[in-house]
Amino acid sequence: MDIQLKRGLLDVCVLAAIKNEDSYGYKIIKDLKPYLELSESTLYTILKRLEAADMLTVQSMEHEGRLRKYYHITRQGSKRIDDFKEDWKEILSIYRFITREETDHE
Amino acid sequence: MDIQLKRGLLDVCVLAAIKNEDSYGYKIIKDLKPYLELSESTLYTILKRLEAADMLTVQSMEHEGRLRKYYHITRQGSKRIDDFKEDWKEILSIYRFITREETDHE
DNA sequence: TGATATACTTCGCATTATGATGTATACCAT
DNA sequence: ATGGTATACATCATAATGCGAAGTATATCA
Repeated sequence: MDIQLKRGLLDVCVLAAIKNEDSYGYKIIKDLKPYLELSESTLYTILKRLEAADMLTVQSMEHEGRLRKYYHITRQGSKRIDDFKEDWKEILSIYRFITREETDHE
Repeated sequence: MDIQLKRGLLDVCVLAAIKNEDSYGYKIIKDLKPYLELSESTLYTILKRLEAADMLTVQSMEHEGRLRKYYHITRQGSKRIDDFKEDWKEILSIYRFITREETDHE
């Protein structure tokens, strides 16, 4: 998939991967894999950004000797998903424009 | 609309605005306005980029004392649109993931 | 004379995805 | 014991890109 296209989906995908159940980095990558691939450096950057934007809160836990940082979605994080759903209407309109077959100028 | 989301659509929108009929910068901005807003600095940057990538060819013309640069889409430009249509399938799958209502873990 | 529309250009800044690299533990096969 | 793989997170440098700001220039109309 085109990188630029991915950009607009990444943040919302990560939020969506967390919205139903708190999750942590490594698991998010695996959960998203069937839909879109993202590297660890990309994800951890996104998690930091979303946390700084108050869309996620973090809680560090120890699990079998290893650190796990569980992320929880906030109201603002949920709003971000809702905003995307609003944007989706515009995207559909743009998609129709891109795929239209122009025959009306004859 | 979210800027990052826009990024993935801009190039293809510009190509789509040209595909049926050669066009020039100022007109492209107006034609795209109902679907998505883009500034002049953004568009001219895109046109340069698409030209460098051999997706467009240019022909300068004079029209009522002013310069106009008409852009024509190439085969590679058309292919870029086709690639987007392929990506669209993935986008739909991602959209479904984002908007899914999880009730299966009960 | 000045505002508005047309038309293209260049510069600098901020945002962001990603590869490379690093740290650390657990588990399993050789 | 040694090495490979999975788990888990962090940081840095780089490249791509949208866009505001500012500039150049002509045509039209009040």
